[in-house]
Amino acid sequence: MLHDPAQLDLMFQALADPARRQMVDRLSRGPASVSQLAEPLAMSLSAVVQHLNVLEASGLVRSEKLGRVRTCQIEPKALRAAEHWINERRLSWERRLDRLGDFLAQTDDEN
Amino acid sequence: MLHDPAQLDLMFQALADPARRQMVDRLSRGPASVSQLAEPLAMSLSAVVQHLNVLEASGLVRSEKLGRVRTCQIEPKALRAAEHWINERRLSWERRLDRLGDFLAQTDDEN
DNA sequence: GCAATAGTTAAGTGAATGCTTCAGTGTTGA
DNA sequence: TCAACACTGAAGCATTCACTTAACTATTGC
Repeated sequence: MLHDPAQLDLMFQALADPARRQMVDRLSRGPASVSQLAEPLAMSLSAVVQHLNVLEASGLVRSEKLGRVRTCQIEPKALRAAEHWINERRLSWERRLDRLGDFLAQTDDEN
Repeated sequence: MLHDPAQLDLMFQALADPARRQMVDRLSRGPASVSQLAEPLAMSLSAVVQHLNVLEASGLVRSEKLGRVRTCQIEPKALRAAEHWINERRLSWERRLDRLGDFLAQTDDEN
């Protein structure tokens, strides 16, 4: 379900916004409340909540409300899925280059 | 320059679109012309060219025109930069969890 | 030369995005 | 009990996005 293209879509879309990446960055250093996430950002709390909803819908962030404060944390499995997608494509390309290099070296030898 | 936040922004934004990810996927299996990239996509050539421009602006793809055909290929360095950003955050979070685990194990021992 | 090929560019359109403000709701501390 | 706090939700608005069509340019093969 993590490799389902729709989920991948939501994840990359979530990471596309600088404010949301800043929120993920903050959360990578430990859990935070909505207000704490909002603090460094030059926008209304309401806007931050909307970004948070995008992050949660993408699966990148999970949150829980205790009393009046919602505490957010990163979902590393989702991050790993995005990472994995990129890594597979990059490796595929690099392996191709290697094979090409081998081939060229071989045909050089033959001359 | 690859870790410059503006460039990172362009890269994640480029990867956010499923058509563009499909193009990257295709290119990970080897170079392709614009028409070849367009072939599996249910949209006009013009739309594909626009997506390609986004990919090139982000640094993820490089292309060169010979005669009337433009050949595109992946720029693995850029992919690596995006991968790296995610990886750093995920590791930061996971290290935090490990330290927390150690701490809890230690305080358990003390009881 | 001329038609087919491969791509490019510009203009327009409708939907999605990233905000804002404002008016709530539930929680907590004094 | 009541004011401050920490969100939450809806409505509105400007901008950006992902397309489309249509007109165009530059190659290539016959």
